[in-house]
Amino acid sequence: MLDKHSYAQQPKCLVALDSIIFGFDGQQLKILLVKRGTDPSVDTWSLMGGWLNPNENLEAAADRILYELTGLKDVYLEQLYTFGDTDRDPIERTVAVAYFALINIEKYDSKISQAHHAHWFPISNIPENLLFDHEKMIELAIQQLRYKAALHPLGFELLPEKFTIPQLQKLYEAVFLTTFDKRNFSRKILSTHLLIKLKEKQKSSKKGAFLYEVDQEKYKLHNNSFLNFVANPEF
Amino acid sequence: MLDKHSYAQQPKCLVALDSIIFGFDGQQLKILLVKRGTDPSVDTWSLMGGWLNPNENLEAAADRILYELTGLKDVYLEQLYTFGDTDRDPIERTVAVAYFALINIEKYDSKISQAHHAHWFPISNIPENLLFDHEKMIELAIQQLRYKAALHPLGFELLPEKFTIPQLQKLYEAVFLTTFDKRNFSRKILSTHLLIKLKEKQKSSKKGAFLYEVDQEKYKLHNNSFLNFVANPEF
DNA sequence: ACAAAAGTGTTAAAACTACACCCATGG
DNA sequence: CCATGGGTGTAGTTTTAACACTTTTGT
Repeated sequence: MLDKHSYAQQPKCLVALDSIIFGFDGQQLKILLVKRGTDPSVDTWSLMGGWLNPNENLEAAADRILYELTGLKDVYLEQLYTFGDTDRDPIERTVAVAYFALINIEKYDSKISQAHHAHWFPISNIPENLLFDHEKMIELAIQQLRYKAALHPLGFELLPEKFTIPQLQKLYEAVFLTTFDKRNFSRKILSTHLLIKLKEKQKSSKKGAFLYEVDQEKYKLHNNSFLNFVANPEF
Repeated sequence: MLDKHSYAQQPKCLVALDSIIFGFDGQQLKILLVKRGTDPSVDTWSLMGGWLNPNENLEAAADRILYELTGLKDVYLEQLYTFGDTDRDPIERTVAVAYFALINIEKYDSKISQAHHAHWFPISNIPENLLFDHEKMIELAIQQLRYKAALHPLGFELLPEKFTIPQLQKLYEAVFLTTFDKRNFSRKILSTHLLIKLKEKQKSSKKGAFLYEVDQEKYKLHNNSFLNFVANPEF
């Protein structure tokens, strides 16, 4: 077992990080993928990933990788799962710690992202030829996002600071690929008292809709206590 | 990024597995810890752990480690979280994938466990001087167990195949360190139609209580759809 | 004036909570 | 016969789900 003696003899292993990056463009929930390889004839896509540096914590590495691709810092980032099947990477045995991130799609730096040949794909239309076990990672991430979003109000992370109730509803509908009754939806959201109604209206529609922002205090406090938030996570 | 070229140059890292093993003795929810080191004067405890072998999947390694300590196979085992802070292991940088297991305490092999100087500790009385970040692991595991147990009927994993409703209630009370109304509890449990009532009674009390067993078919099918199962997981 | 999206209230059904008595048996 | 733990029902409250009309304003 774990004693000083045994450390030196232990085989080491490559450790990588992969990020499933979710964004919302107002209509669809999307995932950011990067194009692989140099051969332009083969469209192989993969998650954004990288190696773990020796003096870097796991989450710091996930932060770094996200920053390298999107230019974003301080985004919602959560460890998803660790994938370590011996055959997952045909080149060499690699353990991959997967993180999922929620970003406001308006904020990310599309120039950096273009340099990595990145592209947003709607979750209903993910390309088929993904690297390694990235398909499994994406599936699990979507499942986890739905699970958490059903129980916690974390959908805000995907929207600008100020947003309207109809926008939020569209987001939840995109996450769950369904529709909700707008009366019940707004009642349920507002009953959390997590949103502050602003005086301004967003006038993208004719009538315009009131803007809201998250009450950050309450959000952080009660982050763990909104069960059955908008939908039953039965999949 | 990840191409053949970069593999060889990447620094590798030790990968370990640690298991948080939950057991229920009819009264209390307990965790199995092993005594560390050769010095008997210092009571340092740790989770059961081990190194990842080069040709072994993560879950297989977790299975193996669990088997080595308890003699049990085919138990409920779920990946919890991966811990990789650079300073978590003072000897050498190690990434640890933590799994939590639920076992029927009657079944495990106490002889094997004794050989490892293992001991069951009630979750309300975990020793303080734990190895590395094992305290954090245990905390997270308890939180996760409560979270999942509140939403899914996975408590059965901790009981024998045949059990009574009062036994099951005691288990849930031990998990959540609270009490439930027995009428509401049994109604809620039975409304899932996941339990099959047997003709036999367990006569440990004077009147005796009917035994039930899990309807394995339904359990596997609906494993993901019991929200708000017995308690609100608000911690 | 009309099309398009925002906003709002009611009612019936279901789920939840709290609560108290009888039953079967071993000692 | 009585102490122990098992088993069951009801009523009040809360939560959920289903449903339709009015408001605002840009065109």
